[in-house]
Amino acid sequence: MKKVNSDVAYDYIRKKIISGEYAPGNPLMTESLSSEIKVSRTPVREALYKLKGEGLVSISPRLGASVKKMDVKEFRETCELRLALEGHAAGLAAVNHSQADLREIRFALEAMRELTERIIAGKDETNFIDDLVREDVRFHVGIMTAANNDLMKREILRLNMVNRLMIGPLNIRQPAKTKAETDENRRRVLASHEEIYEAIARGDAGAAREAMEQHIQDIVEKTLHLISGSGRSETRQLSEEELAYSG
Amino acid sequence: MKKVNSDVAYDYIRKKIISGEYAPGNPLMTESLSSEIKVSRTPVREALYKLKGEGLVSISPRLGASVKKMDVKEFRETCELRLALEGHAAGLAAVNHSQADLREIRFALEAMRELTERIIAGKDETNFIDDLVREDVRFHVGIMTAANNDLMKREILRLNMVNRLMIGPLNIRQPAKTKAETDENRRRVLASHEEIYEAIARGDAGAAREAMEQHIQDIVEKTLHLISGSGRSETRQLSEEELAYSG
DNA sequence: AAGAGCTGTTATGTATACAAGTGCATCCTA
DNA sequence: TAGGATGCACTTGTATACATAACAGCTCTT
Repeated sequence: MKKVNSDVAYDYIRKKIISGEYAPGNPLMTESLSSEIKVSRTPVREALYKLKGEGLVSISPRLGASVKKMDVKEFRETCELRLALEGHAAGLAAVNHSQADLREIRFALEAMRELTERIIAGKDETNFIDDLVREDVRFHVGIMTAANNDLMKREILRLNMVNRLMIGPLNIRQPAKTKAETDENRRRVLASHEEIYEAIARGDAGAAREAMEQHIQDIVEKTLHLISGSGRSETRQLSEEELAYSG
Repeated sequence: MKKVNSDVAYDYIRKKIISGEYAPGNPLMTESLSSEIKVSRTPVREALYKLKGEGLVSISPRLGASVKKMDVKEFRETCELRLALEGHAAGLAAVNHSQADLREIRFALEAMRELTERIIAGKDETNFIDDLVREDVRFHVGIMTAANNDLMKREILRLNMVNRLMIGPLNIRQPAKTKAETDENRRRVLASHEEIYEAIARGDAGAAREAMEQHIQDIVEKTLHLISGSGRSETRQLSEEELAYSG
């Protein structure tokens, strides 16, 4: 598979969207992009169509392309999809996992356990938190892999990525929480992961699915709470014109 | 939303793929398509990218586009996805359904019951079978709608469409079955539908999901059996080059 | 005779010119 | 001054020309 210009444009735009440099709603004009990437408009357009297929970009005829902007309804629907798929994947993982898969999941779990303890213990959080997130991802990816369904894995990862478009802009102003609250939260997450792992390890598909669904549900609810907490659910309901008015 | 040439090309190609006129593996050359549709190559290319996003077309750089060809692995993975989503949707439908939703589902079910009885009774199958299929679809669509998640509905419909690419070519040589067998089969399908409906009607999400999962599993197994029965599972494992050799 | 290399053909990838639609600012009118 | 018409600038959509990679058929060599 040789790399052609449309792939270059694709990678370029995709990266900027994911990193947040191009925020949701940001118009993506073929001309400026083409001069920025130094390819012609044709491969840029093709890149935009590919990104549309992934759900990162929306295109409407004659009005051009823009970074996909999610409303709360769509966000919830995406979360529900993710819940369904990741829950099912956990069930499949319980049945289909290889020993190597299980090992990978266990390692991620153990790393998380240790990191969680250290963070709760208290000294120098920041570094460990990045590590914790990484291990969290490793845990979830491990399960998707163990489920032995590439299509499902790709789809879950895609949904996650799309969701980040919604969550990403929120990170800036998370409502402050007490350390006790976040610690309690971390313990809950860890406990969920342990429950999921146990179910998978003993091959109990039903329990694995239920535990995973509960886990995702927790995460989603926390996020939805964040959204309404930051007063965003209402703001997002505003139409284009209304938003323009306030600016 | 005005209709532009790339939409024309999109509709044209999509229709031909779904109808089977362009069979899986069929190369889709921009030049011939453009002269056929009477638009230039540019909108044709864009149409192909859109179709790729839907999973109906595969494109590889410099080698061009072709109608998506599924191997057994991918088919099974798609079915698993569909199982997960449609099962979950049934669960949601049990919780979220409106009275109108329920009515629609019940009507489809009742129509199917009557048609099944008539078909089993015996006179002039053909017409009724088309009707039966239509009501079957109506039943499933009704549940997706009742789940109140547009994204999920669209995704399930898309998966179904993609699956047809695999199943479609098979229809030609279905191994003959005795009428007793097909009748028994129809009764099973109807019983499944009734079970699903009852669970949804009484708001039992768990039961609705399980019944739906079982139902889809039945369908999938039947189809997979058909595939191996027609000696296709082995053929499809062959690589491009091997296939080219035999031709 | 088999295989490597060459060459012409064909289809794709890309750039660019042109057409056409959209939105905005300006200007005119009541 | 408010409302609407008009024209302009800009962007997208489309056609097309050109560059380049893949492929097929041929020849030449071993």
